Amino acid sequence: MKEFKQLHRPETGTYLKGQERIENILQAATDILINHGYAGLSMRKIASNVGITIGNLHYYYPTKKDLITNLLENVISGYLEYFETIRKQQDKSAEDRLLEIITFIIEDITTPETTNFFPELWAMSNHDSVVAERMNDLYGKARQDINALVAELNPKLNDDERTQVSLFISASMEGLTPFIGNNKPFHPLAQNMINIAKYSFLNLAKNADSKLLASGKFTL
Amino acid sequence: MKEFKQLHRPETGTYLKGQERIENILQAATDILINHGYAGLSMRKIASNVGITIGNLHYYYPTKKDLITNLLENVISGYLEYFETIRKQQDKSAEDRLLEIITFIIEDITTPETTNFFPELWAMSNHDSVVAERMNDLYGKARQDINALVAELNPKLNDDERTQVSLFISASMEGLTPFIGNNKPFHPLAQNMINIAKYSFLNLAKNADSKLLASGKFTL
DNA sequence: ACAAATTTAGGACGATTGATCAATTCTTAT
DNA sequence: ATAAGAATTGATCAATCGTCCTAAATTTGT
Repeated sequence: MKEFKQLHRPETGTYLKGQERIENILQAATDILINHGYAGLSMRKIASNVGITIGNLHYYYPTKKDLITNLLENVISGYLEYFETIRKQQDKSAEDRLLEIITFIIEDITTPETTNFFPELWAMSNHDSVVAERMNDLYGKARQDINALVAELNPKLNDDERTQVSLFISASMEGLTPFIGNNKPFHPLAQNMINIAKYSFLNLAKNADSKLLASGKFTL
Repeated sequence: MKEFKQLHRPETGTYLKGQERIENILQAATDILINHGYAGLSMRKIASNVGITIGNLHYYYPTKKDLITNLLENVISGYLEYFETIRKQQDKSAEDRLLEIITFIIEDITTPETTNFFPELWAMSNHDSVVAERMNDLYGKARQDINALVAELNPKLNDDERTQVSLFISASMEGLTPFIGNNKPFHPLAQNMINIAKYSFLNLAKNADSKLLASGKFTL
């Protein structure tokens, strides 16, 4: 009778020390990803920044992929919380809430964290399906909220048409990242871009019609 | 008297074979960057794809940074050529030329090369000043052309105001990359996004005024 | 205080990385 | 054809990478 070695897999993060370690690890990994990019993100560097050994790090995250997956969920959950708060502000008008989301997103991309973090994720998502899936989740949630507000502002649009408008608005804002983000050449123009975005997207949301969205024909 | 070893630095790429090698190297490096990202771009993989040894590759590019710098110049020069051709079409109306640029750029970001290549560059530019500089050059040139057309469409705008409009238009289009690019979830909606972009950007270019661009006050 | 489970340290592994060098082969102009 | 320079090979270097494993130390509930 062969005996199989029972590999001992303790439940990590059950002790208080373990929970704090996990927080520290994710924070250190995020910092490195922001400041040195994915190319500079090694397990050893993470462990060193936390002040633990590689062996200990691998106790919490057996593989690097496990760590990155968890890191991603951690970041995304933060954004999802914000979208919830916006969704609950049903007292404000649809127009005000849309303008508020626009302001939040564009101001967010000008922070040091987002400016450096998201381009890394876009690049990673091209070659890592796990990252790609999570990113689509996140942006999908963001579009849901924009979508609901567009529906209030322009009730004549059908689902497909609203999807187009929301997609354009969401994507356009992300595109500002490499230009007005932290340390980027046009960072001082961030507030101006918010103004233009408000005007441009509100106009689009209110005035888009089937003629434009189906065939591209339009009159100004 | 000490004798210094004269290190032999032949002029690479002077023979026909050398010129072809350089082309092959840049092509291989581009392919890898597109298909496997910067993380997968190693000197050995490049050499292997070209069919030469690492030693030979380092003969042409002493360091990896040299190779990447040259690769970047190579890609960018291709875009600059296109912008020149557009600039020369003075027979078409400003409106037509703007719509043409919009179509070109958005169609370009939906190609497999651009969809995967540019997000890598955005990420790299956050941690590599050489890449950052080149990218600013490229986008600067692109905005110059948009800028000239906005000037024709809306002569009342001053330099600062036109800069804002051009920046917003250019950045917004780039933002579509992770969404309607090749293999991306909304790739089938690329043509619809072109339609919206044409409408939205033409409206902005024509109707933007000092009130909007200075303080963000606007009426729809 | 005790026992069980979690947390930690530290060494070792094979693989891969960018880079260097001397020796050899190939191209080209004369 | 020959000589000079360009191109190429192949071995080697130290550094770093992700992962694995064992033994010891620490924390926790009772």
